[in-house]
Amino acid sequence: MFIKNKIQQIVKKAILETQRQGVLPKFEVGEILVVRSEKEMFGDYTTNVAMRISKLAKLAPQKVAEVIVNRILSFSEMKDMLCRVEVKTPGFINITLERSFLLKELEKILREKEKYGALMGPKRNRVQVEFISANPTGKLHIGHGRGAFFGDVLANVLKKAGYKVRREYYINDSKESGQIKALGELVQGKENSYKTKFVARIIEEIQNPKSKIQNSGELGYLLAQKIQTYNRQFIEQKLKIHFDVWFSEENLRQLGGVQKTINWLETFGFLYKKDGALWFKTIQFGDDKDRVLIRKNGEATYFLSDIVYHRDKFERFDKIIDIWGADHHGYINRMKAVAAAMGRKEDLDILIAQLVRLVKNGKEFKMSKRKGQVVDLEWLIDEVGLEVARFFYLMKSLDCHMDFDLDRAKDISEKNPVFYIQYAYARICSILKKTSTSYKLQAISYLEHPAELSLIRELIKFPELIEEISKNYSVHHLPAYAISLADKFHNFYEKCRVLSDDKKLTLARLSLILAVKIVLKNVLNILGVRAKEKM
RNA sequence: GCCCUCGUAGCUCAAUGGAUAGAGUGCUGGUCUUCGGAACCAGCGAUUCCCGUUCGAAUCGGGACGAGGGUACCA
Repeated sequence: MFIKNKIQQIVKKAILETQRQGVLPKFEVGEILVVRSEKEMFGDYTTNVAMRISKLAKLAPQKVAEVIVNRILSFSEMKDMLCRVEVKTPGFINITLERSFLLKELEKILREKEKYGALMGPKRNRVQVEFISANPTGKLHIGHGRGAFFGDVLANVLKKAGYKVRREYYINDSKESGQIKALGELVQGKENSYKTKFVARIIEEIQNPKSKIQNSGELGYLLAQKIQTYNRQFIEQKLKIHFDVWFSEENLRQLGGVQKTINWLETFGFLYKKDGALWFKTIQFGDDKDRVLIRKNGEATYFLSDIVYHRDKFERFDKIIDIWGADHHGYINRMKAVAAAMGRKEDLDILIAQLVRLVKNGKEFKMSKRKGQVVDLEWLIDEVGLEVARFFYLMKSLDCHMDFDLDRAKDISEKNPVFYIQYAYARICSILKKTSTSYKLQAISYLEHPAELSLIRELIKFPELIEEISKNYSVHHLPAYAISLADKFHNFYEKCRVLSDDKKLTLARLSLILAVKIVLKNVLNILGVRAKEKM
């Protein structure tokens, strides 16, 4: 159980007891919100419950808080877990953990090592994270970087949180699709969409020897496969992101998935014909309008493919997380409608990554894949390095519209927090190497310096952080945590010398920095940044 | 037009309706007999504007202004 939840229980118990004694009137208490205090002066945890229930209690918030706190002060937990519980205007209850309790948590880190922070996922635990899924019409661009690293780290976090996670990449390579045909026509010289230097080079490859294929779908498919091979290599080797499944739309189509899905929708009466096309009644599941599945000319829409695909996904997973670019946000309702039609609305989460806006010399620079004006993700990686690029993306929340000035690449590579964090790790390793003394758990009772305790307080936030991210997908809190932990360590390092003549204190501090090493490495692993012993 | 995002220090970004709005970078000034100075400390500096809801609003509601995206029988 998390510390947070223990405190929740204590507060709840206090309220219920005061109600039983008639100090507070009876009412439904509801969920008690306990959060980490923003500042150390407000203790470790804080709750606003007194302000929330003040109306029901018919008492001023401050008074309610006092009643609750007085009750808590009489609890046995006060002795072994909490050292201070106080009321602050206008009615906050601030809770400070007992030093011995902090040390117990520290001990836990040293005992559990890399398993520290690992949680037990709920029973229904097969989760799929689908991300990047770039169309095979060209290289990955700067915008794809967001979804790429976010998805990868989210999958790492979910795994840490105890879920069975699968990473999946969906390839829109249907020979019937407009984009694949357009690629084919590009090869035939009838089209100019998707024409980039990169694509032109690949076209040369497939035309030599000259291809006999005439059909634009087939020809486009051939080109798309080449592009996809390149992208996959880039993702695996350069981005170092590994997918469990590379899912081909064309493959699904060939297996007859399309017809099966239509039959299935038909039996539920979700379909109708209008203007020569086949429609899906998505309105009845919350969409703004019904959608076409089969066009007048007999071709399937992209939406139909996606339904087929998602039906397949729902069979394989309990929970699906789709990470899309903001240009697909208009698609959310209809996909949600599909999930609702399957009775699985709650099992589909669609996350939208805002697009990256390119700026050059203060002016916007439009990217267009169709016109071939894109900035490669590969370029950025080459320019600033993989880890720095990863971190740069991961620090930002998915829904922030980010501006990227091409001239910033140099800045990013020089001024970033990655080294700061890695440096903290290297410093720890360097100290540990200087001594052959092995640490002892008992020694940690000598830790009492404010910088030491502050560092421990930071360390023990980790499990709750993992839980939080696995629930609300706020991946950007992880890099922030890494920075904050490194910060607390550097601060400690300045104030407290680890290796000294005081043997007991040396042992205690060695244990402490070992714990920092464990958690830091853990965080860096999840972020996909190397923990290096030397810089 | 309508719909969805978003608007926070000079810049890039944080902040489940909470307390004195945080970081990094930049700038100013300090720390040095380095367990690795790629460090530490201090200072300057911000919620686009106007109403409203609330004990309390960057956050919720309405409006104005601004940015991006979507509005296809494209993907």
